[in-house]
Amino acid sequence: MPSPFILKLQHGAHLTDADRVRLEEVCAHTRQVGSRHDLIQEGDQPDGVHLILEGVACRYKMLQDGRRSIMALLLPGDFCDLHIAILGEMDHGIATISPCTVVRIARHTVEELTQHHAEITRALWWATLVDEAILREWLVSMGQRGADQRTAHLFCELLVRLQAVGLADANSYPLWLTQGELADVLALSIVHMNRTLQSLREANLIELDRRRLTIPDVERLKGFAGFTARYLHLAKPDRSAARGRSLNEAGVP
Amino acid sequence: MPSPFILKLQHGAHLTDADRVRLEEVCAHTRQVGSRHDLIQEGDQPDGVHLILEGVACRYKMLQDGRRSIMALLLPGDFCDLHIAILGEMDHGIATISPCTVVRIARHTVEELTQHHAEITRALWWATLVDEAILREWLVSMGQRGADQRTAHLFCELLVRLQAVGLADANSYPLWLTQGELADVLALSIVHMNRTLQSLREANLIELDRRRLTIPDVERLKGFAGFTARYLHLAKPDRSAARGRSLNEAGVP
DNA sequence: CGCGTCCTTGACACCAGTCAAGCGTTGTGG
DNA sequence: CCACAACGCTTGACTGGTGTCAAGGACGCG
Repeated sequence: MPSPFILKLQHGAHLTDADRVRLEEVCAHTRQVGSRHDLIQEGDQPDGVHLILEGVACRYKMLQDGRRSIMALLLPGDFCDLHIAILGEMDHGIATISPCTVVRIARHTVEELTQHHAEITRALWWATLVDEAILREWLVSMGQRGADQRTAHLFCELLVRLQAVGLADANSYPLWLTQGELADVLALSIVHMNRTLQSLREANLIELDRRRLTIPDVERLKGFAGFTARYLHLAKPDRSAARGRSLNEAGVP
Repeated sequence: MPSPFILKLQHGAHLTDADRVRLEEVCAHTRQVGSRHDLIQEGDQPDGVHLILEGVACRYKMLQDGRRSIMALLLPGDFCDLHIAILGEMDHGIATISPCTVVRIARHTVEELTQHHAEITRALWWATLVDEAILREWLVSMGQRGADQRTAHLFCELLVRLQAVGLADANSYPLWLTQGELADVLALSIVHMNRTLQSLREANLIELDRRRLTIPDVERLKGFAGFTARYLHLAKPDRSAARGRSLNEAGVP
């Protein structure tokens, strides 16, 4: 069974067998991290890139008053800090939620990948751009949808993203977040998060039992949430126009 | 006086004189667009890249019920769609707010830039990553700050971003948005946007007169908003570790 | 057993949305 | 030149979604 990392990147680029082999090599030396540990803290200037292979992590910022805002959920196959070599220092932290398997890829390895593997470079670009698209959709969600729709929307997104890496079946997946963490993601109070989940359960839109989320009727939940998967850009781009490009061209914005 | 575009990129990379000349060339053929016009619509697959040279534009999504969510404000020097060649099609639209001067840069020109100008490539990477950082901060703002703090935070951000391209003085700048547009940015109703502006005025945190925003005490407004400019990454990264890199390496994540 | 963590419930307060109405300025056509 | 419409701004009254405070229950773990 291929790594979720490769499964994910294949949604954004047409990897060759050689690309896949190279990526498997890169992910050879893994590391286990327990749940609720910082991988990177705000202000750090890490050298190299972290990649989640198993488990769930999050990007977060702490506010003056001690509240925590979670701005992204990192699933298997997601990069933590692909940008840091350019920006200089982290403007947010990254912490595990569940126990995680993590790879650290040295900077020179990333450079080698992007120099010699055009399609991998394209895939990395694609991954950051999808992260940005998710951020935009979360922003819309936060501003325009009420607590129940926002929650439903997140559950739809997680279903699709986990399916893309082979970690969800047709209508259910493991949900590692506590209600407190969900509240930090969705910017709700814990109390209201609890009530919102109850109301979704009562409406028979979701079932949530021992850390597993089941969606009895996926289309109904999507309809309720106003969810469309377009922003996840999981359909492979048409590459007919890209035939015969040189290496570097494929990595261009 | 140098173009705001070059002023902006210099915050993220060390451009040479040759880089600057090349960028000026690229921006030679401008186009005027009136206020409140679409530059790109959701679903478009534009070839090439749009760049704002003068004026203000925005990224937006329309919702089913007709509401509009503005997810980004594009100021002079900002790119509209640096990503589109990778993602395939736009998941949001871009519209002008004020009258704008816009450049369209052909795809092959971008490719030429990134192939032969390492520092420009780095600057383009930097620009997209800062866009992403702004998005994260807006997400925090949307979730955690009330209407008045959120508004104040936006005004602080605009001050710093406009100063970075030479378009704001020490404590004031032209604010082209109507209250209705501000409401779409901040996810408030028009009525509440109006009341929020009044309360900021009454607290003497801002003055707003004929499309010009003046901030009597910048530090006080920043304090009120919980604003720190760190996420804008305007300090140039330390490049001592990057000496002697080959062309492509500088463009690597 | 006792403690911590997570989940749950009720009462109450408040921020922000909605509805409705009116004002001022600008621009346009008769 | 005036009438009128369009647009942006402003105000008041009411509603409702969400936060806060407080308390308690269920479960796991040392």
